[in-house]
Amino acid sequence: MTVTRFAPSPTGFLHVGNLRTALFNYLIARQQGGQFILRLDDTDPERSTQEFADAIKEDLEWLGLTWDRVERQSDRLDRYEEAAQSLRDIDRFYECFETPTELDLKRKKQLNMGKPPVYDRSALALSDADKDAMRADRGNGHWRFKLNHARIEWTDGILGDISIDAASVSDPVLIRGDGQFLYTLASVCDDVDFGVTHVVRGSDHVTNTATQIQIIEAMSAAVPSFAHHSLLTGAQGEALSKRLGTLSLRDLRAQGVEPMALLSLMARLGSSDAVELAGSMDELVEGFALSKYGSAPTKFNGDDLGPLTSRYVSSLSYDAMADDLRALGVPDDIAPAFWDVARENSDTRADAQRWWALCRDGAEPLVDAEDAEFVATARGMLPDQPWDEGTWGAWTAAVKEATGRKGRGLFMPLRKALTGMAHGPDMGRLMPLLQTLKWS
RNA sequence: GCUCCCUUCGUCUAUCGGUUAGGACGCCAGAUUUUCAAUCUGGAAAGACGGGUUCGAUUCCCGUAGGGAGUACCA
Repeated sequence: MTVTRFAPSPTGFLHVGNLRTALFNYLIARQQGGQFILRLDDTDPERSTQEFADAIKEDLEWLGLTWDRVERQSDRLDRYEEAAQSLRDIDRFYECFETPTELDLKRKKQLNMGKPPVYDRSALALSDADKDAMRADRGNGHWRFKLNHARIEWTDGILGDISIDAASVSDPVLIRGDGQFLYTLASVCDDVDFGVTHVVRGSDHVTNTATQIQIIEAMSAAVPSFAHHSLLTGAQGEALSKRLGTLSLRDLRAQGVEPMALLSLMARLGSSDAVELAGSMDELVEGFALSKYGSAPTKFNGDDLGPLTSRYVSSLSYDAMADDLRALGVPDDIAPAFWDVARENSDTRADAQRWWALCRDGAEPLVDAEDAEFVATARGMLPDQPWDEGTWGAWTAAVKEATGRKGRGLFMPLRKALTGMAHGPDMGRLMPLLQTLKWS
C-alpha cells in the first residue's frame, strides 16, 4: 500500500511552502488509495510547542487535508535508541568529541584551502581508552553515522537520476552530546517503521536523502521512492523565506483566501497543467502527477489567490453562504435574493458585509457637478419605497423620456446617486433590496 | 570555496534534432453589458550568452553568466 507522510516540526506556523509538500503527499496517498500520515517532528524540545502543533492541525483541517494517522517523534524515543544501537552493532556509528567551536575551526581551515568542509573523521582513530578519557573530560560525545564513500544514486520522482558523492558530505550527526536524537535518525526510523513508500519533500532535502538512503540500507530496510519538488521563490526570484511572514496559511485565511482557491493554485503551480479553480479536492487528486512538475525554482505570487478566491466566492450557492449571511444580520426572507445579487461582486466572503451595509444603511449619493441638475430631476421621479424588480427599468425609462439622456450617461449618475459607487451589482435586482434611502 | 539542481513569452510550462516554438494565467484591443465582473473574438509576447557536434540545434556536449539549494551537536 502507498504510504506518504507530511512531517512538519511544530516550531512555527505552516506557510505556502509547507503546504506544497503536504498537498503533494496528500494527493499521492489519496490517488493511490493509500495512507497519509501526519508526523510531528518535535525532537527539538527547545523550539517545539504544543501551540504550534495544534495550529498545524487546524490549518490542515481548514484545507481539508485529513490524515489517516498522526505520530509525534517525542513519543518514539525508545525506538530511536534501538535503531541507534543497531547501527552501533554493525559498526556504522561512532562517537565524536569535538566541540562546536573546534568543528567550526576545522571547517574554516578546509574552506581556506579550497576543500569541501567535510568532517575529517578523526574520531575514528580514537581508542577506547581515548574515548574514556574524553568522556571523563568533556562528557558524552555526539554520534555520527559512518557513510560509505561511494556515489549514492537514486531516480528522483521529479529530478530524475541523481548522483551524489558520499565523500562530499560529512558523516551526519544522529545523536547530540546531550543525548537528543536528531532529525535524520528519527525521520529514517519513522519512515521505515511506518512503511512509508513515497517521500516527497522540498529540494532542500536532496543531500539529506543521499545520506538517509545509506542509513536505511544499513538498517536493512526498503528504500522508499524519493521526489524533491522545487522550492518556491518570491515574484522577483528572491528566497521566499524572507517574506514568509505574510504567507502563513493563517494570514491567508485571515485575508479571506478560500481553501479551494489555495489548493487549486498549490496543486498546479509549477506543473504543466493550467492553474484554474478546481471544483473539488477529487479533481485535484485526479489530475495530479509528479511527472508534470519541473525542477526549476518556482515563483509564487500571492496575488494569484485573489482571482481564484473571487471566482470561488462568486460561485457559492446560497446554502453555502446562509450561515455567513445570518451572522451578518441579513433577514432570512431576503437573504437568498441578496446573495444572488451580491455574489457576483464579492471577492471574498467578507465582501457580503459591504453589500449588506449598503442595502441596510443606504449610501451618501455621489453626484458629479455636471450631473447635479439631471440627478435632481431624476430624484423627483423616483417612486417611494418599497421597490420591486421593475422599479429600476420603469424609473430609468421615465427619466430618459424626461431628460433625453440615454446609455451610460443616463444610468451611471443614477447608480452613483443610489449606491455612492460607480460599480456594483445589477441595479434592477439591487433596488428591491435597498432598505434605506439617504438621497433626499 | 565545494556539492547538487536549474535557465523557453511578464508568470507556470509543452517540445523525446527538422514545429509558423504550442497552451494556460496575466496584459492589450474589439464584441457584448446600465457599472464592475463574467463571457466571446482577436493581438502583442520566449529559447541567458559563447563555443562545439550535426545537412540541420530550443533540444546533445563543453564553457561562461545568472538563479535556487545544501554544506549545523536545526528540521
